[in-house]
Amino acid sequence: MTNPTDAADFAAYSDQFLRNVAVDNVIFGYHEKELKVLLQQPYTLDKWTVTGGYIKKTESIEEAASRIAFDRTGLKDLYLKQFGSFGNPQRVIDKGFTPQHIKEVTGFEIPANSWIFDYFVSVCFYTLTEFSKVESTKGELEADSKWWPVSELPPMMFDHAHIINEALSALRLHIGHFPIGYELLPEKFTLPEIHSLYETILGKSLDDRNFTKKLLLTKIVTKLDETRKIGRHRSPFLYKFDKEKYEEGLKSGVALVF
Amino acid sequence: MTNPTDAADFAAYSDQFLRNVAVDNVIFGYHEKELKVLLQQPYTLDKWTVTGGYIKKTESIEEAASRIAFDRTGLKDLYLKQFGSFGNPQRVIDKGFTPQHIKEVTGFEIPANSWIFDYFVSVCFYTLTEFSKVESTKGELEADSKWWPVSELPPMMFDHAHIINEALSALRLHIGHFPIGYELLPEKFTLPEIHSLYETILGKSLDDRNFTKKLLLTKIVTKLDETRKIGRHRSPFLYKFDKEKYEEGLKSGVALVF
DNA sequence: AATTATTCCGTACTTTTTACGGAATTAAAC
DNA sequence: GTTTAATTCCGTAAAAAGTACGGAATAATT
Repeated sequence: MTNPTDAADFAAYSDQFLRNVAVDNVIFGYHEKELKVLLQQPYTLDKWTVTGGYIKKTESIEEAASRIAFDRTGLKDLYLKQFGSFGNPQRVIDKGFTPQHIKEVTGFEIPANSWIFDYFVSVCFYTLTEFSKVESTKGELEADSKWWPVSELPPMMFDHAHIINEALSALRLHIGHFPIGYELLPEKFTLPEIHSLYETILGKSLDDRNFTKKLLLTKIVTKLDETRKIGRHRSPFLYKFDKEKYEEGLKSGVALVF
Repeated sequence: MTNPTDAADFAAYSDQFLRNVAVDNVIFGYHEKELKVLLQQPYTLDKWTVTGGYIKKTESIEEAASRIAFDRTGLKDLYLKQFGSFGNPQRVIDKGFTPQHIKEVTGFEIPANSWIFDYFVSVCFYTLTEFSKVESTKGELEADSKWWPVSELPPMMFDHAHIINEALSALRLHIGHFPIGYELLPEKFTLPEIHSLYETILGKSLDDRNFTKKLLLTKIVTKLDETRKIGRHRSPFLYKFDKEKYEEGLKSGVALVF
């Protein structure tokens, strides 16, 4: 994508996209026992947004979501899950998102009747990424791009705070039906790590013995013969996901009731 | 909505709607121990479609879905549940849906570059209705409107067979988390009736004693002091939903594991 | 009065879930 | 090199939930 610089460019640029519908992508990462979400700050605004973008006429909504996720994280083949669409005439109203204000801040002139100010339906996905692999890249229109703990979000544009909440609810629901963790953790991880990940996502503590029992019963993770030396205490064993069992679990579902 | 009759009308008519995004509504009904879905047949096609329509610039996607459902069933305040959005450049391609073919069949001329042939993202809802209350009304563009058993669908336009399948999967998933039946059954119903409804939706048989036990445990249905006389056998007691407990169940969820 | 179809109920058994304490390991501190 | 502190790791018993199953009661028809 190239940032359009004049009206003709802008018209040509905008012609490749669908009107009135876009995708948003709640990118979750896990780091230091916190669930984080990758947010961006547009130049024009002191509020933050989830990553998102327009849909090209040549691509599916999933492809759009995946392209946008790649733009922002540098990662391919992310786990993307659609969790809902949001649309009402009021949702894109924000005093920072007007032609006047954009001109003031950036000097860039957008006609007041431009389609970008229209009512947009947002098809929303969440995605799970391994925090450390992400090379957070802001889009050309954004001033900043940053991980925020889901428990301490900055002021959000439009209905994006609501969207993040819905993403989190969907994630909590899915965690009981599908194996989650593969994308959020490094290849090798310890039991305490995945245990704490689940506690973080669900927002409650889980008995470690029972957690381990249930997790291992599904066979989606396997114990390795290595340990990781950390701290002045017993070295935990490393585990990894069994790719095959995991893929199958994604397809046909897995019961993990916590 | 008025059926536009010339190009100017059509332009004015189409100007009130969002572009590239629409809603579809899988309307479920239950009758004679079968789960049915209300389908429509456009004039232009020998295939069938789920009910659907465009979104007005002044309404939310839920309002659009609700308006369309009302247009087709005459019912207000239906239970509407969004279960997914579908969008890819190929999904609206069908040889019966071309300007040429439409002109042949109806004489009505639509420009080949009209937005109605564009790639549309469909935001999909399912809704549950009491079969007998529905006054099936076809839209002006449809030749016919009819209930079909979900197990024996006619040839479907676009990806609508897929959409119905997804609706059904969503319904099966939701039935374990939310009280379902209130909208599908008459106000008073018997245990065997609701039992058979659940069997139909889930596609498997459920032990009657255990089913009753679980259902009554949730307190969302209450026994009445009346029976219904049918057939040469014991008259079953009537039950009804406890509106309050039911509403609460919709909000905060209910565990009904079958 | 006998027949037929269907409603309706309760209990024993099995499986799943929950609750819980103590020994083992490692590195740092003394 | 011994002690200390932090954390990993394991198994069993009790409680709860889920499953399986048979027979008496009722109502209309013959």
